[in-house]
Amino acid sequence: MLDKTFDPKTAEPRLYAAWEASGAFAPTDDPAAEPFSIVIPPPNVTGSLHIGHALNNTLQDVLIRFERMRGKAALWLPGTDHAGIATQMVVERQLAAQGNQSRRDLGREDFVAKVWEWKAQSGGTIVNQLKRLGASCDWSRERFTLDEGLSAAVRKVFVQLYKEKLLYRDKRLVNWDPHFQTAISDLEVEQREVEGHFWHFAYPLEDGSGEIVVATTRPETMLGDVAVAVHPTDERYQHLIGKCVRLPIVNRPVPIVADEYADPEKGSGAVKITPAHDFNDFAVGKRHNLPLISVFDDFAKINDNAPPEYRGLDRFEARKKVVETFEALGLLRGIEKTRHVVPHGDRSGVVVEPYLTDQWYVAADVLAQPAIKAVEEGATVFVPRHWEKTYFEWMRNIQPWCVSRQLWWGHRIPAWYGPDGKVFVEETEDEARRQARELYGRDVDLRQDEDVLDTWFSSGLWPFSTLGWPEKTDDLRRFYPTHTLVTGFDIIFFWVARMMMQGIHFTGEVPFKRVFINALVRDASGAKMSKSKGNVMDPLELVDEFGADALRFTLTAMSGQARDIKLAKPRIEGYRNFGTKLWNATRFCQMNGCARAEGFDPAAVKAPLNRWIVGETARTAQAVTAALADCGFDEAANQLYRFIWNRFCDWYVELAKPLLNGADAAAKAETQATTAWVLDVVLKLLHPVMPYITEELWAQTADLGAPRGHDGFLMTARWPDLGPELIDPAADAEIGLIIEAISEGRSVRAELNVPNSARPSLLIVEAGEAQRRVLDAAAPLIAQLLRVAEVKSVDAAPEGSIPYVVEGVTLALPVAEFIDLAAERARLAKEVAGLAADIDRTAKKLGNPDFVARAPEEVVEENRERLADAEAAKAKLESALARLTAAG
RNA sequence: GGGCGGCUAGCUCAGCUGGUUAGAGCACCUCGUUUACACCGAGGGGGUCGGGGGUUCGAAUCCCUCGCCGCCCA
Repeated sequence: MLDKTFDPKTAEPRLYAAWEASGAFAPTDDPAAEPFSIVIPPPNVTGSLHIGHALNNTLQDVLIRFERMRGKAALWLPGTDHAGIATQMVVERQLAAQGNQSRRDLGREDFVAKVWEWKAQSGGTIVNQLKRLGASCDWSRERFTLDEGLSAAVRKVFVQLYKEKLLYRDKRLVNWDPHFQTAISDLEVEQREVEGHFWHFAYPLEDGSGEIVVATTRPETMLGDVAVAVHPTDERYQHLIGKCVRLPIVNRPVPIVADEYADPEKGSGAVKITPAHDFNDFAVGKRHNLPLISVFDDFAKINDNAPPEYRGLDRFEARKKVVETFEALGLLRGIEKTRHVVPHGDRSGVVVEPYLTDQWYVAADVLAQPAIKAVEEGATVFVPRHWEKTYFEWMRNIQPWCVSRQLWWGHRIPAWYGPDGKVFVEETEDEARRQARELYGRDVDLRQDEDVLDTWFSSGLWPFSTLGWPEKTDDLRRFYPTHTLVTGFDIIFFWVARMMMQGIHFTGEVPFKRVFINALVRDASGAKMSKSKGNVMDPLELVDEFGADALRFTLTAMSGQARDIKLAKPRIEGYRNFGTKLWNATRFCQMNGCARAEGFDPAAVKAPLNRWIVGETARTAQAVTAALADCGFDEAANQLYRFIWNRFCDWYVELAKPLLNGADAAAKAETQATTAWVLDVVLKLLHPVMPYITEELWAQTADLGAPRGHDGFLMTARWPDLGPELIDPAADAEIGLIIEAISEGRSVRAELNVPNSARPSLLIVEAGEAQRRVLDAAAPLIAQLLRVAEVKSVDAAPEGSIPYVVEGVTLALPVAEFIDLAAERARLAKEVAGLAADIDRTAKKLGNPDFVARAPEEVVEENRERLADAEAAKAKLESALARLTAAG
């Protein structure tokens, strides 16, 4: 006998361990099985599971379990990425907290060794958390972006791109993070609106004939100014173009140039030009052949290109000093408050500087073309479709991708420099040496590039590097392209786009056929969860409180496409209750001998009730299958909820009770067998979403009746394939009538306050032959569920009985002695009014010649029937109301 | 400034290609210890589907427009 409730705390770890030990997470070896593969979006190795991971991985697990049960060779390949900046930050912080040296003191080799040490200790955190969710990843294939194999892939890709001239070294402005002293990509820059100032500076003309005023939000950059630009058509400045101003403080003559970049509407119309510290100015500088004067060092402190008294100052101190000096010189023409957008590093949070450095770039615009085409042509499909727009938008405006980072943790760039700076890009140092020897005619000292690659450079290879590429492995042949990628829209640019570019370029095929974009999880009030707001929900705490299944079901049911998920505890609790409901339904079945029958054929059952539930089960199976095949996760979950609770538990089980306790041995046996069959189907259908409780019920009902013909886990059982022939419209109609008769009857009783203990008869006043037969046959069911003494036909409703109409049948409850006549009159009047409104609406429709002429015949017919039914019902109730009024 | 998404019951959301009396869960009210389940059962109240136009015999659903709210890009 089952316990009263399911205990996730003990069952979950036990079941997970058993699944894993059985090897069920690995794809089947069956060569005939169609492959279905998913690669996990690798979480940061520093990470711990947040609710977004929980959603994303639940959906992947639902898919992979579903396809596995459908007989596919289902592979869910897990792993983590090395998360360059994030990981380096964690370890540096740890070193500092322990009072240890900084990474620079420690030296590169020792520091990297420390990071590996850290990874060995803490890197498995998120992986273990995924297991608690029930993720059925094939852990034997787990990968890490810095694994040897994946690193070899990175080197190969780098070298090949270089040789194809799609990767090159260039000196240009990058987004420089002075906190980490590294370049970061455009995508890692957050534009934040902040309070700031416009400082208006006067630059004296060199010939002493006057001054020109420029405004800036970054005064310190004036130390690197090389020009002042005015609009070529700006009347005010025509005579000054070609002249020079003498830059205050620096005392450098700089030219006044004409460039359309200067906006005559803004400020004075003149703008200072600092090509080494501003992206727009850089372009202006190029057009006018201006020099680049960088005045910062890697820490954004003032360097030796500035006057001595500024050197070594932090950029913000320098700003202050520049402003003070201008004021002292009498050249400060005004200060204006302003709100403006300032770039910040998304990891460091400090203001990012445009900074002139040598970096490696990928010609993303070239790689993007086939990646755009693949989505245009449908080789890869986004679900929901509209995310394609986001993808196209970015891909069509793509900029060169800066892939080098001034970090130590990551894939070191496979480029070596000779004594003269000549670069050798090769997969190994040996090969670089060989090339160098050939060139120089002797062995020379080679110095490897200090930098590492952007983490996304390696995670962009994830779908194929994890399968063994560049080796031509069996896995690669079998599982690439992968089938579905499940990820959040926030990394369409970061990751999806790069996998598309690199995947197509290096394998000739798209990395995945379908990209399912999941929603973003927010707190109950719709705010993005963040540690600083203190509104984060820890998925593991939720698992502790409600069980993994409840959390999974909640996330699945709420994963409605393209929207935010506002997660609230009551919802999770509700779905925990849903699990308990199923558990108790199974318990009921167990107590009532609902055992699987040998050779049970759902198509052959006789009792209408059983035929009905078989049909409902088939309908549900079809709907759930179709939904899951289409990434309609919420639809699948809601179908299951409705079927299990509102159909199976509320009606089937209740209606089955009389049969199960009845004298008709054949009907009883059939009902027991049917119930057991339905339960088995339900467990399978629900398993992808609620794997633990279903697996446990599967095990606990294993020896209930005939063997299943599959003695393994539920997770490896065959997915139900139930055809439409199992649906019997006649049974639907019969059971529908019975359910309506009971529901409406209950409504009447409740509204009229008929005591629960009362056992009136249910009178069939008016009904068709078939309907009368149905109600007669169902008399025991109705008697029990409606709490009536009997069901019998009468010629006319007796005085004081309460009539109600369902499906054209007039029924009545003779409960005169219990009721308050006023209450009944009110009830009847309300019913009549409702019907009158319906009649009105429908009659109006049918009275419209356009409607009758243009609407499809079946819609017109439907309305005619509705009108007739409503009119008949109304007439019956009206006469009852009249009698009642006369009586009272 | 451009793009996207949302606005349906007190709350969270369904409602797909136009025809339902506009649904569910939670919350609320009434009743209930009927041997699966109080993490339950039965019943009930509650919505002019953001505003305004339009297309149509018919619009929560399609089109236009406006208004908020949110996100992304500049």
